[in-house]
Amino acid sequence: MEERAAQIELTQRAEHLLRVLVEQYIREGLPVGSRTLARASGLDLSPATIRNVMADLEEMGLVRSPHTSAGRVPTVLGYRLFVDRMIEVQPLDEQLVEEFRGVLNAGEGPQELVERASRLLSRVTQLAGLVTVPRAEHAVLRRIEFLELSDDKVLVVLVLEPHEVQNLIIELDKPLSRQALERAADFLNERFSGLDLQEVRARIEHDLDCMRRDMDRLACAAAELGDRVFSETLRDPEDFVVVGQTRLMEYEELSDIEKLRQLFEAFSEKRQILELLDKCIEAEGVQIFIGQESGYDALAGCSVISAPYRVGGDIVGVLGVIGPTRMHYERVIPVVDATARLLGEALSA
Amino acid sequence: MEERAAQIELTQRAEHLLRVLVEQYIREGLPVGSRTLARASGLDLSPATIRNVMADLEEMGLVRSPHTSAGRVPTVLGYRLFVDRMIEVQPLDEQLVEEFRGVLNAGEGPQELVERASRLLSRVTQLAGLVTVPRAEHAVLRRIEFLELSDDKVLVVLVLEPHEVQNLIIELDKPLSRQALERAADFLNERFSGLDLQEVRARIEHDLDCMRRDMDRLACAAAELGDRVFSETLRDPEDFVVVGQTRLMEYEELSDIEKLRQLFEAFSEKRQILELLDKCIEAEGVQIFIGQESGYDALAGCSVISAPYRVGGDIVGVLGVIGPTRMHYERVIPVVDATARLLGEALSA
DNA sequence: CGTTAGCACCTTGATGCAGAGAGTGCTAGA
DNA sequence: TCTAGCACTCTCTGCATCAAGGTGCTAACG
Repeated sequence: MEERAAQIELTQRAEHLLRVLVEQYIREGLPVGSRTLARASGLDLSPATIRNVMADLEEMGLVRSPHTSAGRVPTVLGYRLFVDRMIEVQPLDEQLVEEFRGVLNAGEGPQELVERASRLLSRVTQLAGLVTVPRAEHAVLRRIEFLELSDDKVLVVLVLEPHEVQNLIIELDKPLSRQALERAADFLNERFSGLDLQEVRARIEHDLDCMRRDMDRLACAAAELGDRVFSETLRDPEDFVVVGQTRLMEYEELSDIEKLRQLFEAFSEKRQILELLDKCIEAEGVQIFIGQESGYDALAGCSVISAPYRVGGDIVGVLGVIGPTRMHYERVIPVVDATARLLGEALSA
Repeated sequence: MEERAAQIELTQRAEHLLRVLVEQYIREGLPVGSRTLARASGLDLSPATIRNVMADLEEMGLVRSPHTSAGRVPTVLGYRLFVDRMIEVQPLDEQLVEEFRGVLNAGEGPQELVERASRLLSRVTQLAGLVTVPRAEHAVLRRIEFLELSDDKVLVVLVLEPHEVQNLIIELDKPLSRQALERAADFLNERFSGLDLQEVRARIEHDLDCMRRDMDRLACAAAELGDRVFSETLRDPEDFVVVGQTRLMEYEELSDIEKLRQLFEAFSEKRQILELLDKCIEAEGVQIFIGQESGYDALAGCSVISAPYRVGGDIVGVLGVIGPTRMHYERVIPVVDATARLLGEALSA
């Protein structure tokens, strides 16, 4: 789709008209006729001329008529061209940025920040806000602790750097004494605290190799435990938070109950949306998926605008909004962009 | 409403007809006319007679006509009478009970069990399943541990009896040394582990009184810490899990988007639904709220069937389903009932 | 007295039709 | 290359009609 869009060549006039048409349609939500377009375009052209141009655009798959005698509406490809070439994204108003910053800095801990960001996105754009929970790989290990639960179960508590506590329960093959656990924790803390989780994991793997030769029993047990813990923790838990789903019910375009049902199903199943968001995680800046470009039927008629967010230079998650394809891209894009930046800031604090 | 329902006296014939009408309406979803009712009732009466009876029922507020020339539809009060007096709840098929038990016993930990129960309810009834997370008051304290996070912050890890770990962060007024924390934990563990949380809290409060006189510094600090922890923990976190909301979109009666929006809003706001579920927590068995009886506009057109579930004799939560008022009560009630019992069992295991 | 038959009446919902409005495609001419 | 004109198409609205299903009332019946 995007490749197809890239190849399309338009006269300047056609491009201008497409742009005016899309803008008008986004504002009004009604098919745009040649007469209206002639007036709105600012060009001194008659409706008939416009009609000729429209016929061309239709042939190229950029617009279509709902029926013979309605105006034209943009197709997915038309929107694509619009957002790729015709939008001028102004940076967000500085005052708003400050407000966002205020909201986000008032929260503490990743969970709360993610929720605040999602709520913020939804409130400001009037769409549904999505934020994935940040990956932990680059969090810094502050402390690890083992608590014996039963003969073969151990509770692991990980205290991570910015403000996060994770716990998980692991089952042991062979029981370990309380002292052994304590010593293992000391060993791991001494060696690894202050490093980020990826680093920790890498070192543990390296250590394991060395130790197998050394046969230092204690260190070996500790490293093995650590290995299990960190491979569990780093297998990304992959989850996201949605806020404001119900706003989507207010849009004309999504008034078909069956369509809505599919969409909401996608929200609660999570899988499809996660896959989609995953695609953005490597992208540089704001990404836009229009309609079914994403390939998921449930998202027909919807667009997703997303951006990755970073902590200390590393991408740790993705956020964005989802709403009807007929949305005000120019206004939403800077909001998503700024929120991503500010969430990153807030998480680093 | 229920008081009004209790006072209503009906001839046996009228009662029978109301019952047949409601059953028919639940099955077909269309207003029931006098002719149909005459045939379905099994009584040897003419439509004209039925019409007279219907006029009486209408005057009593048990049925109404959508318009002059449609059949009759039960009102909220009519449903109320129906479920209170006319339903015979058969216990759930033993085979199904076994299946339920299997599903629930395959889960571990309160969180997973709650989710499984909710999913189960939704799947079997084709409605939305609701389950509150169990209150912790009657969980047994196994172990408490303090980890120093910074000068004034301590991470508290509570290991509870069946299979649950909670952690919370508390801020200290005055910093405590690591050793002090360790000793406090030892003190609390020795004294309280094996008791349920309510008991623990009661004793701590008692201890605090005594200690203020004794002035044993260490014990006093420990008890104060403990007091803060347990008063935090017991302030019920009050949350619930919904599964299968999207099923509700498939019902004719809820096809009005605005109504759906309100309903879904209620799900995500949680407050109203929590209040409603709270009302059931003291009830003996299955409770039924029909339509707006609950007093929440968002639930107009919906009924909630709920039952509390117990661990070791104590009610720790509520579960149920929510669906259109026109639902198959006779079939749903036993499912809710059984699920509550089995979730209790599974949590105790 | 309760029950019933008959009847006039009411709504809804489907169907068909006509006219207005908006917009198109095409053709011929500037 | 652009534009004016025109026939055409489609939707929407209002209006009238019709059948179906049901009601309330009244009067008669056992």
